[in-house]
Amino acid sequence: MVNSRKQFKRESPDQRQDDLIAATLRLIASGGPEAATVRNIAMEAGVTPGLIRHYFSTKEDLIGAAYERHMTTMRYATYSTREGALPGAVARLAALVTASLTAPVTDPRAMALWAGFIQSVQRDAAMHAIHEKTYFQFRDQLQMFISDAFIELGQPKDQADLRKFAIACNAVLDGLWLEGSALPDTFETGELPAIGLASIGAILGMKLEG
Amino acid sequence: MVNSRKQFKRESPDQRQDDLIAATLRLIASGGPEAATVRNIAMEAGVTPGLIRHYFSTKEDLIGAAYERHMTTMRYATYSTREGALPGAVARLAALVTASLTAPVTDPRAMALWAGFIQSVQRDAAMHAIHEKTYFQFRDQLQMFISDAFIELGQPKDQADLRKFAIACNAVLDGLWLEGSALPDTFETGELPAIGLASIGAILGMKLEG
DNA sequence: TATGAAATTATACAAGCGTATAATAAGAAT
DNA sequence: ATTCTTATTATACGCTTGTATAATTTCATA
Repeated sequence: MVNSRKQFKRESPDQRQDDLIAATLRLIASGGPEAATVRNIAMEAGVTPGLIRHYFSTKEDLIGAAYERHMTTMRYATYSTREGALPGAVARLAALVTASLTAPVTDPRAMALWAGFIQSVQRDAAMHAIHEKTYFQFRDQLQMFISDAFIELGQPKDQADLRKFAIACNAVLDGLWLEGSALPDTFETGELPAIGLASIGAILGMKLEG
Repeated sequence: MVNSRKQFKRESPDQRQDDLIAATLRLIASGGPEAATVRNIAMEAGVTPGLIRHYFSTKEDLIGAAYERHMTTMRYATYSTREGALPGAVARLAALVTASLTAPVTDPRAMALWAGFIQSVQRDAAMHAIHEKTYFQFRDQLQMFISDAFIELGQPKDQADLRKFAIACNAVLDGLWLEGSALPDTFETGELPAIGLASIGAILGMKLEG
């Protein structure tokens, strides 16, 4: 009788954790949270189910790690868009708005992921903490962009005003992102970025288009 | 041996369906979609599990019905706020914005419900259709409010402009609603309605506060 | 009061879930 | 080469899930 045990290659812990997280994200994106079973994740990552428990003490841990990874990736995809390569602060803000409202940020699969996670934010303390952290990271960075734009225009604002502007602009981005991701076929190409630029421009009292 | 079979009272089909939907909503709101099992729903509604299959051919059907019910309820809570009792179109629009961004619309439990549902919009054709329908119902009604406000101010707009305004204002409401529901403790009382009024006022170029 | 439709309960089943634990293999260190 | 750590596989367990089906009970109608 031949040895039928599965052959495997030892990977570094970091690499294996990455693989498992990536497999989890792929499954949730395509099939929702209920598709991300321990067995499915293992199969998707090309390992056997038991290995998951070797890296994550519970399935919830893995889900939480995947959520944080996803949010960080989206934030990076938004803010890294030609950062620094643009002439001025206002132009950088406009680029940020556009990047937030076009692929790959605005994307049905990304939204499926996000929605799968956000539902547990209320219930699970760990997920709540991760959400709060990533939300403030994003909003604070947006607030800095806004502040820089005002300074560039010679109209510096105080912190209280900046906070309100950041909340409002973040809401516009979230809302449009949501609409565009949930019903992508009901908007023309470029319609959402155009509306975003016009709306945020109106809120801040500065011209962002062109 | 006494008869140990559970005693029950016959209810009208409509009433029983209502009860099952209400029980489903309560469970999803407090424990997420995974808490809404057939057995839990039945227990919450005070019936036995088999009855659910008598009214809904599959569990997905029940979930879909619950989603539609929830969205309709929220829409009603938003638009019925002193509707008609207010002096003018601009004031009605302002009241709508405020109602959208205060309890019971902006509420962690409502968001948990919504998030639980929205995740399946991509995957499930029936849920997608329900979402599209309720989304357009809401946005079209918002667009009418906006149109009336412009007319009242003597600045009527054409359909293309109104569409963009409705998309933008809906995004502001969605985004602020999301922020306020997901992290209710990070905003002061009345802060979100104030930001909503200021932002939508700026987008439309009209004064909504006061 | 008897009849019958259908609302409701009761029970069963196969599949899938997360988790625990022991056996094995790989690869680095000696 | 050998040893040893640990990454990885294999297997099993108890529980929950959604669904199917048959047995009952209720209540309106005749």
